[in-house]
Amino acid sequence: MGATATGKTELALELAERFDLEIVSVDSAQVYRGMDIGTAKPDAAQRASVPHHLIDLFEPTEAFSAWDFVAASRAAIDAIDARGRGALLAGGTMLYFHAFEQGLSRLPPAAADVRDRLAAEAAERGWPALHARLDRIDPSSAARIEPGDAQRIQRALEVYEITGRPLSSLHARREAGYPGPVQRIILDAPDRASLHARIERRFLEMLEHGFVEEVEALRVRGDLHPGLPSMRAVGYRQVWRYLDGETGRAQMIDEAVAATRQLAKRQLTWLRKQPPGRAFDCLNYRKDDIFRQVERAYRRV
RNA sequence: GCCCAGGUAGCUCAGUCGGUAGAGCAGGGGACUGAAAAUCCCCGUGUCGGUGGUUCGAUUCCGCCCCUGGGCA
Repeated sequence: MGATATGKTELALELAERFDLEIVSVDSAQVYRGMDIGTAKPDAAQRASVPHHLIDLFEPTEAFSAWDFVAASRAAIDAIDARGRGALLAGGTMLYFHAFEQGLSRLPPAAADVRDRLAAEAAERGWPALHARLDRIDPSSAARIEPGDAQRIQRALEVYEITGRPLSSLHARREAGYPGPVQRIILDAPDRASLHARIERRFLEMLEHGFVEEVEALRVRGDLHPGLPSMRAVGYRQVWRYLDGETGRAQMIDEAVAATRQLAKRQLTWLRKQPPGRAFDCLNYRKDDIFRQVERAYRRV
């Protein structure tokens, strides 16, 4: 686990080769086909040297979810297990790690028609009005969700409309998380300024490698729009605006780099809640220390 | 050299009819159950360019100086 631009891909490949592992991507953007440069997807050579899973699973027109991740990752791990190999989950989508280990409640999947209806109503009356309605049907969820948090208000009302039950009551039960032994390895970034420098450098490299052209190719397909989960990904959203002529190149770069820094900050907030003692400074760690930790974990199993 | 407009938070700018100032963005912290690279919550002391003067009191008014644009030479 690690924030963006901390060197997860490179480390994962080394670990996979050394311990004969297959890599399971834990990344909400790398699941989409055609989104390669901007998601820093492992390239063809890397994917040829080590089997990768949960990459290029969906079209960017589709919506992948945390529930989908849990199902797909467990299927992949079972298959890897059947081959007598080990699985290395590598990525930075912390909700997916959380869902994988802690399990999710069984809830109805997203329903576009219900969401559209709620969004139209919110456009008319404002989200605080819908929050007030949520407070009547599910006070416990309303207390937890901010009146300005459109996405969560919408989800809670959606679940209620479909099931007739308040979201909080459905949250009372969770499906079991992954039952097997798990060894966490965290790439931490205690030096924020250095991480910011890496983030900026990496985005400029993405541009050199044709990131704008990649987004342009997605635009000309004609079936994508900026409201899709895939096109709201960091970088894609900002380049899309640039190609719309809403921003200049310099501003696009500033916005994309800032959005990446903010993503890293949110990821680091998740990582601080992880049990201590498994974190390595991404700028300054010895690979041998990590190798030894993996070896110890294997001996315990 | 002269004229005009500016110099206020990291950036872009409000504002103070004289009582030491606040937005957006950036940044920091936090939350997180089928959109999570998403969504949301909280956090604002900075020689108000410098220096004299007027004043009980100047970032605000006046003088001079410096810097940045633009114009005239």
